[in-house]
Amino acid sequence: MRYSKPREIILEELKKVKTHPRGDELYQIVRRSLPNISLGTVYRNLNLLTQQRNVLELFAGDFNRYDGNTSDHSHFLCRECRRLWDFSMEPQEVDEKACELGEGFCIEGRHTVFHGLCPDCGKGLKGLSE
Amino acid sequence: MRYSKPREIILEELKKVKTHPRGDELYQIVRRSLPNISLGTVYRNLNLLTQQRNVLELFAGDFNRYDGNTSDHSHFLCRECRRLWDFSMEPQEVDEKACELGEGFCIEGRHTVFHGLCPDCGKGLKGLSE
DNA sequence: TTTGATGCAAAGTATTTGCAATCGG
DNA sequence: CCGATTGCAAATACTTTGCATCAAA
Repeated sequence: MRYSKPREIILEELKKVKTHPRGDELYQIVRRSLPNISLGTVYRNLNLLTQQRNVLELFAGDFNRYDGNTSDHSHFLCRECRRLWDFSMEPQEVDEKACELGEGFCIEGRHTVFHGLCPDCGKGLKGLSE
Repeated sequence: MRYSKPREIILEELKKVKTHPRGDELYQIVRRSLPNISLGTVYRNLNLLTQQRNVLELFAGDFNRYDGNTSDHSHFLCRECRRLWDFSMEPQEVDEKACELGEGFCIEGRHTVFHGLCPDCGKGLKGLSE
């Protein structure tokens, strides 16, 4: 992958923001330092960076969102304001039936998605570590 | 909520399919028994049924998908074919670093999204069970 | 020089919405 | 009868893509 200024800035800005922006939102942010950048470039790079595992593609809320923090962590989606929060609580620590009013978060449920390769697509991998 | 034939069929068909269709996919399915139904009706009802917690709105893969099975379970998203599988494994049972080749699923990671009300939107709920 | 990356604009895909007509209670 | 729900079509909203140009190695 060849170096490019737009890509550098895209990654830099994504790592800076604490929200989990969609592609078009990140585009607005990046535009402040790179006014001529195009929306397509942001999306193309976000896809590339996701493949390289330099960013995390999140599926929560209505649209794809991206997270510059690739370390293992959970998220919390508010059904009212649709904000997506970083959430350090481990899945096994939480009784999802409980309203965690003490913490301020009222947890109504959770949804875990594992990802990787399914039996069909993983064929030929047997015995390999990747 | 008033009774409606389209809504009854939408819920019935969603509970029947084992895939986790997007709104437009479910529309194609429902059309077989209700040829004049419109796409907007399907989406409107899916939103309603989600609010009533009669169906589950999943955020995995590229788009919203719906699941007629509201019991607690996980999913597995294949990065290659993008199929979304039902997955009975509990989050705490899985070491996400391991390629579970024995099972046929190569698990590369997982992502948990909690949902409910955030501290801002949950104000006034203190002490209430709902 | 070669080829990956970009900007721009148009196309694509999924979902929502406005409105008059219809149907349930 | 009233108001929720519908079908239809147009509008939205987010994302991808084609292509000529530009720039990294």
